[in-house]
Amino acid sequence: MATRTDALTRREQILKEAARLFAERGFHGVGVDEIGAAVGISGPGLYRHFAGKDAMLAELLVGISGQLLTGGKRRAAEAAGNPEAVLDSLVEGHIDFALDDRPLITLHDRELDRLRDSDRKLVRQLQRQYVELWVEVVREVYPDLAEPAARAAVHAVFGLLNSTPHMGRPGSLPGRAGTAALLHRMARGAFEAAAVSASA
Amino acid sequence: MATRTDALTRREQILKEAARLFAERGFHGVGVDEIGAAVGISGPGLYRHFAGKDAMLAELLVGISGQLLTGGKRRAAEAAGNPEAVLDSLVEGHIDFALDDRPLITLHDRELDRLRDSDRKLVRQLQRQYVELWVEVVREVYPDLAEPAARAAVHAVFGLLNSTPHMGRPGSLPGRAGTAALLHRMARGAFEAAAVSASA
DNA sequence: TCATCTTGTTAATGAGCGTTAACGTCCTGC
DNA sequence: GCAGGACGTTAACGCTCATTAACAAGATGA
Repeated sequence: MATRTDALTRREQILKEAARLFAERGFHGVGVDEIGAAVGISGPGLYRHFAGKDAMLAELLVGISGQLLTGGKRRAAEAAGNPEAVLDSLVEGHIDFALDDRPLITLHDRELDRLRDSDRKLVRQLQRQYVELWVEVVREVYPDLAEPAARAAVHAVFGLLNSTPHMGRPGSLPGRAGTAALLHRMARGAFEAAAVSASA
Repeated sequence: MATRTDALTRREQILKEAARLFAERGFHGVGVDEIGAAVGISGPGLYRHFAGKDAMLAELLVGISGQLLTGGKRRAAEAAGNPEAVLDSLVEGHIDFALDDRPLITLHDRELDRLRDSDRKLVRQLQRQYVELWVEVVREVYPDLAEPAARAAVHAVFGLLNSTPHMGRPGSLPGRAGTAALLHRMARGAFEAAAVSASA
C-alpha cells in the first residue's frame, strides 16, 4: 500500500491520468482501455478502484469545485477585514490553480453536463458558493458595482484567468511567475474598469 | 427552394440546431437522430445534406473561425491608421459574436480536437491569424508590451469575452447593451493593466 | 499451511450509434 | 405526362466501448 511519502496511490494515479486524457480529448473521446494503459494496467482493471468511468469524472469535478471553494474560504478568512487583500488573495489562488492544474481547469467548465443529476447539482452548488464568495468581496472593494454587474464581472474574470490552457505551452510565455503577475494585473484592471460605470 | 427572405435553408437549420446541441452536450454526446429530430426530420435524412456528423462540426468550426477573421480584418481596414479605434472595433465585434452566437463560441474552443487533421489545421491557421491581428493592434496601442506578453494578454481577453455562456441566461444580467458595455470596459481595462509592466 | 483479500488478467456481453441500403414521393422541366 | 432529381423514410449492418464474468496469483495473518 503506497503511503504518503512514495508518490501517488493507484487511485490518485488513475485520477491524474484520467484528468489529463479527459481534458485532451473529452470525456466521451477517451476509452477506459486508454486510461488503464496510462497507469500500466489494462482496461477493466480500473473497476477495482472505481465504480465506473462516470465515477472518475464525478470525483474529479467534485474535487475541483471543493478545492476551489475551500481554498477561497480559507483565503477570505486569513485576510478578513481587508477586502483589497482578500481579493488579491483570491486572484492569486485562482491563478495558482489555473497554472498548476490546467487539465482540471479545462474539465471544470467543459464536462459538467456528463454527470449524474445528483453529482451535477453538488458541483453546481459548490461553484455557486465560490462565485458568491467572489461577488461579495468584489462588492466590498467596489461598492458602486451593482450585484448583477458584479456577478457578470466575476464570471468574466474567471474566463480571463482560465484562459491559460489556450496559451501555447512553453516558450511563448513570459515564464510562470511572469504569466501569473500578468494575469493578476489584468484581473484587477478588469474589475477596476468594470466599476467605473458609477461615473456614467 | 428557400431564398434569402424566408428564414433558413434546410442546411442552415441543421447547422444551427447542431451547433446548439453540440454546445449543450458535446459532439460525442449528441446523436444524429437528435439532430434530425431538432429540425423535424429523422436520423439518416441528414445524410442528404451532409457527408456525415463530422462534416457538420467541421463546417461549423471553419465557419466560425472564418467569420471572426474576416470581420476582424474588415474592422481593422475600416479604422486603419487609428489603432485605438481599431482595438475598440475588434473588441466590439468579438463581443457581438460572443453575445449573439453563444453556442458557436462554446464549440469554438471545446470541440476542435474532434476534427479531421486537414480541417483542424485549417481552423488553427484561421485562429492564429485572428490572434496575430489582435496582437499587432494591441502592440500599436501599447508599445511597451512585449510580444509574448501581448499574445498572452490577447488570449486572456478572449477568455474574458468568451465567458458569456457561463453567465445565467436572462434576468441576472444587466441586459444585452449593458453586458456588452461592461465587457468592453473590462477588456480595455485588462489590456491597460497588462501594459503597466513597463513602469516596473 | 491454508483461507482470504487485493489486484490484476482475458474473454464475453450488450447497448448505442454512425452509416449505408433499399425503397417511396413530390416537384420540376422538357 | 412523364423522367429524374431532391428529399425523406425505415430496416439492417458493423463497430466501438463500457461493463461484467470467470479466473489467477501474490501478500497477509491466524
